[in-house]
Amino acid sequence: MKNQDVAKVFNEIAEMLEIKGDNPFRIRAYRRAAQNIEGLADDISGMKEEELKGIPGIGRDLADKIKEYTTTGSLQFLEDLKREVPPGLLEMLSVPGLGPKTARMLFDKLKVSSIDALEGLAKKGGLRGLPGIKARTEENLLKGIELIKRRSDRFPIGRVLPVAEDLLKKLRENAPVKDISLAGSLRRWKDTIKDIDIIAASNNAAKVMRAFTHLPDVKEVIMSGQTKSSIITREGIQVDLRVVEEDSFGSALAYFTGSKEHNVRLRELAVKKGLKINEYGVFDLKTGKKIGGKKETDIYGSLGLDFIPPELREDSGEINESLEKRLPDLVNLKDIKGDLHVHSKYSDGSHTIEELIDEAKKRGYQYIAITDHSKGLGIARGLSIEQLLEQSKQIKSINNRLRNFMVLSGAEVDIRSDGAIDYPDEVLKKLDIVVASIHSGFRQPKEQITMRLVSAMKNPHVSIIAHPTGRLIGEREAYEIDFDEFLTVAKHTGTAVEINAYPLRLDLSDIYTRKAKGMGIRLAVSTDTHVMNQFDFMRYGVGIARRGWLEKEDLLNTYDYKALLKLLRSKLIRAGIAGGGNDRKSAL
DNA sequence: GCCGTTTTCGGCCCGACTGTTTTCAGTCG
Repeated sequence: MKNQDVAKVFNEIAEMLEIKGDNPFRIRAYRRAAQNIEGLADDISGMKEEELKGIPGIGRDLADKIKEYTTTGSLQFLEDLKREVPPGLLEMLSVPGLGPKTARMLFDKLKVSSIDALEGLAKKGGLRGLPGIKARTEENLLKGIELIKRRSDRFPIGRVLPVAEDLLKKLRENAPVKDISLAGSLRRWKDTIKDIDIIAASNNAAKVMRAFTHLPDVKEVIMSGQTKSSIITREGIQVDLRVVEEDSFGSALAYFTGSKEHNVRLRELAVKKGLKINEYGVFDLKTGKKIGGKKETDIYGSLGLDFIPPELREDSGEINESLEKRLPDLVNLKDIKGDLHVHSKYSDGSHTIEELIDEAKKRGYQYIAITDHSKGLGIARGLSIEQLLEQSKQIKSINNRLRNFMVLSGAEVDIRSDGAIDYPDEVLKKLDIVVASIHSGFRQPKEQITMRLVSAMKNPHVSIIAHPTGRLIGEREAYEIDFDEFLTVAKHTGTAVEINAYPLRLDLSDIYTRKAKGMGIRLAVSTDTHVMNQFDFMRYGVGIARRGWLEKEDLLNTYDYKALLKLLRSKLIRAGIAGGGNDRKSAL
């Protein structure tokens, strides 16, 4: 039983209660609990009553429901609700523009309880005449149904951000905007994105709206108002644009960046201080006088808070930390000094080592690690021991010629299905860095996969575990691992854990990244580059690192070369294999 | 259903857009 399963059940309950017209605050309580459970790195099914009640938004009642569901696998309350609210009604809520009230009404009056039935009736004009429904509403419902048939739920950030940046550029060029910014989950660097939110400052909103809805990228205009419009791009991604006056830009940016839960907490805090926050600014409740809003810092400042970076705005403790002036100093892209997971032509990469070095230098890096696949990965042209040693030799001679740049000789070694490592220790010890990862047997039981990772980490030569859960967002589920054990062993053996920056991986995820940091584990953000432009993926990995509350010191690849080598050697020293000297081949 | 240096009961964030309503409810973020 996973946390996500429990969260899903609570969200389902919330929707059913909504259809029933239950107390909105009760509904909000279920949603809030679901969200907090989903953001939890610890397995909820093993928790005691008291621990459960320690989770924000979970009191006695919900703690009991969690216990019931995780121990018995079902929940009486949910089953009871299901008898009252047919499951098809929940499905209907996914139609844009169709909410709980209408769904309920359609069911009560016409016994409609599925999207297909709804579509059939709407096409025949069978809905008009119901309260509040005429031909136009029918048309919009049909449009909404079309939309969900075509649109996938969430997109990986790597697909969305380039589209969004392109739109931003076009708006800057073609619309009278004084300031413009991405907002929403994109600005918070979530790993998947539902839609693109853009906020602009202008004193001619109408003109901005017109420019926006007439961009060549627009496939369809969903909604077009005076200050707010929504379109669908040719890629099938929804984009919402909101325009405000310049002196409201900061508050609008904060409001549109979210998360929703973060905003709710801010506004609650504001009310307690006799203030009101909306997208136009901060206002004194009594006098109605505007206190600020031009800058985002106005919002936080007026509440006595330190500025909270967008990546932390998930209502997961950041507001309290900000009140206590304890927010982390988050790592930045410019802090990254090198990439520790790069493939060359030797295996399945597209470029020579020299080409990779040139590109890395352009990015201001001080080093890269060449980590080609090991021989077990035949499909990726994995290197034999002889080839690896040959490559190592080449790297050494390159390093002799280089100034102010170092190449680490490394490998991405396969962790075999029995936990064995693909190269013998005599070979591994000749490398500067060893990245180990799983590429097969994804369906093995949790215990076995965990055992493989543990056994790899216990090898003193293994520096980093790469893409630890193997997930491919939207394509392949993460294989199951026992995170507590995995992270505990990483901590005790001094093994670093990778945040793989490839946009479909982003693995570790933000939630476990934060947990790893809390345990004092060192991490690395690496791109796993195979083709040159994939070096660009670093920013996605840094986004995850920031969402995981990481500071510069938490990441291996923010250290300069000498300090990095020292950190890499420390595991060997701890294992009694290396002394304090330079045992590794290309160490200076 | 949760939560409390204003409260263990009575609060619980705020506004735009749409389509239908002639003053607003529903939906969305």
